[in-house]
Amino acid sequence: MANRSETKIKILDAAERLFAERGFSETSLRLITSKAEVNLASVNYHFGSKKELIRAVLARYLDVFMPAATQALQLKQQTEQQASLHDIFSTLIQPLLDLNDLRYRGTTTFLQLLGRGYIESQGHLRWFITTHYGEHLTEFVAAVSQSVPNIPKVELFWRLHFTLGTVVFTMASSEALSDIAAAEFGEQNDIETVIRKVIPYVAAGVSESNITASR
Amino acid sequence: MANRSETKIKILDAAERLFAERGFSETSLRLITSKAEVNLASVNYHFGSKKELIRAVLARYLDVFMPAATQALQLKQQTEQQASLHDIFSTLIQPLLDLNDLRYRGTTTFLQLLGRGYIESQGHLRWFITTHYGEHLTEFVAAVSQSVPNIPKVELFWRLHFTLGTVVFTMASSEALSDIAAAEFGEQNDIETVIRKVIPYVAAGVSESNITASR
DNA sequence: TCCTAATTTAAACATACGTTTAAATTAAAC
DNA sequence: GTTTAATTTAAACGTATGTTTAAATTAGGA
Repeated sequence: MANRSETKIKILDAAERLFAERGFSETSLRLITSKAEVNLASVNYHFGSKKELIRAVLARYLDVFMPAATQALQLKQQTEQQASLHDIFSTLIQPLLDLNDLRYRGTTTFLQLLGRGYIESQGHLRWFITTHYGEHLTEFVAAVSQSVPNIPKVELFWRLHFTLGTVVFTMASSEALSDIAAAEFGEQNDIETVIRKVIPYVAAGVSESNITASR
Repeated sequence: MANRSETKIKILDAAERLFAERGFSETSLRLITSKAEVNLASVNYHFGSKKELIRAVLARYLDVFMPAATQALQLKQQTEQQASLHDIFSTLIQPLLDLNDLRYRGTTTFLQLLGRGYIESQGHLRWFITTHYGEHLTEFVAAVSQSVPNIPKVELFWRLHFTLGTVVFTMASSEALSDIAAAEFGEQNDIETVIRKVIPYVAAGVSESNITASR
């Protein structure tokens, strides 16, 4: 019972930063443990394997974010019975920004991790998220569906995945994009600005009324 | 001068399929050469390195697609002087579908490769594309910009990257999405259907008139 | 204080990877 | 048919990875 395992937290902190920056498979346990200033073997001791470490890193954010997002959504639904799609998406802003209180640069890190998680690790992280946080996702989709009743379910399925792609890709490369925007247009963008830019974009796409028929 | 190097083509064919399916870093040269039924060392003999093989795989598509896309765009601009954003994006459809004549499942493969390329390989593929095909990209962006003159340049920059994210992510996981859509809604989707679904979505997002001010 | 279980540590393990080497083989040039 | 250069081949190299081992260390409960 040594040290109450501050080691575990040091590993998680170093891992999440490196995973977000470089991706999961491009980040070795040796790099993580050296940045965390702990022994290499402690990852396997505390987490079992690299795969389980990845899940632990994501879970630390999802366990905070998912309930907060669901709560914000429910609050909005109670106060406003005819919430627009823009409103629905906007309920996510505060829960996302609150992650910055949790950890330094928490919002950016979380969104980058989410992006990496969906892109890399064929399926196994997607499975992890949907099985552990499925109820929250279902509830959100239902709220979206209700706010755009004229969009068929199949169409909505596709558009929400388009939206996921937009967000996930943007966030995974938000560093690079912000740098380019700063150099090209002299515009300094923090994560909140980017979030507030992306919401009208995806809301317009999802509620678009020109529906392409399946052929 | 043995064999007129059919080996080179066998490697490219096997590599592009595996790269598209599993990503670049998850695909080993040993897997590629075994599927291609050639010797392991032949990759380094013909291409120099894995990195150059990746570029060769992408170049084989880009060299066909980029000029075709530019030509289709110019044709549209000549016949219609007030092309809508939807029109502009739609000029890409035929050049994309023509890749299926080039190779079996060429369209899907190309889009998946493009997605993987932007996501993986931090920057070095992005650099490769912009330096080798920059004129085509610039021309396309100019056409988009002209069709939505009321959108400020900075805003357009962001929205086009959102669009890139949408397309790239959707295509990188289009297999999985089509499977889910088939299971959930009984809808069989080929790549053309997905492309025709995504265009109204991104066109709506890009031309959306609610512009968020920078703060 | 002593004991015990949790933790840390250094080392080694097993495997996979991209790449290089040098010999064997092949096909075209003469 | 012989020569020559391009190509193929099997093997090895060097390095990096995640994981395991067993001994050393630590800290809390008796």
